[in-house]
Amino acid sequence: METNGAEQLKRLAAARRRGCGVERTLAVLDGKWTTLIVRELLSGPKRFGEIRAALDSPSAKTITDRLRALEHQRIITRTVYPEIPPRVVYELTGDGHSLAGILYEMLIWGEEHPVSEP
Amino acid sequence: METNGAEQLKRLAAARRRGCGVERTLAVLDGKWTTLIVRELLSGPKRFGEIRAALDSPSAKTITDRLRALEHQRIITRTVYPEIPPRVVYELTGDGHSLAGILYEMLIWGEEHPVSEP
DNA sequence: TTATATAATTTCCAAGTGGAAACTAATGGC
DNA sequence: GCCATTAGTTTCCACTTGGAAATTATATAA
Repeated sequence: METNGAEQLKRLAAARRRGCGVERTLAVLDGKWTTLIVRELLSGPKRFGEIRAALDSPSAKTITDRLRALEHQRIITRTVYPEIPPRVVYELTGDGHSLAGILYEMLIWGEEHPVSEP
Repeated sequence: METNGAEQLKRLAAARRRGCGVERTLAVLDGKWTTLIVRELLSGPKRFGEIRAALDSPSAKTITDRLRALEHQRIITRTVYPEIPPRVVYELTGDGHSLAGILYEMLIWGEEHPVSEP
């Protein structure tokens, strides 16, 4: 796969004239917590409570909303184990795992550009 | 640069335990139009009106807000040419250009995963 | 004299988003 | 009988975001 700078810029310019994959991706990674949920699941399947705890505990409603949206877009699967109390496990699909490259680039950029407001 | 899948996942898992570069990047690419403004500027400096027209014309206030935020974070520079009528040109900084890798991964993912809701 | 062009800024408002708190369901343990 | 547990759902509310419209500034053109 060709990934040198000049080639990237050429393809990004071409995409601007079409529908644009960037916009499609932004539509999937939409909402305040969505990208971070994907990041959590990259290290393996997780239960509802584990995801919530890892993210500094946003409200249950927020997590549920985001998980539902990701499920509808086939980024994650949801498995309910009919036990008491209930156990629900979320796991990335193949499409979901393929977001790793984006997350990885975000990680690198963020680490190389720490906050520096004057 | 090591970018195979296993190595990426290992580093993403490690980052989860620190502050996290992903969150830092998300803070920069925040807001509905921010990422698309960066995409526009990757192909070269642009005037205010050009950016607005390229983005299906969101309100002037919205564009101004986003451009100001990007300027404060040193992702873009703003150059005013004291002419009548005024001309203002926005251009990516080095830090701004270095976001190209993220945008490129987003482009590829978006093109390889078209919408497929049932 | 008045319209035009460009890049804003300001005010006001509608819609969207996320959070808090209360409630549910079902079973096992005390 | 009552409580704890897990993963929600529901209702309501506050805050944020973005958009519309009016306004500004100023030299040039008609």
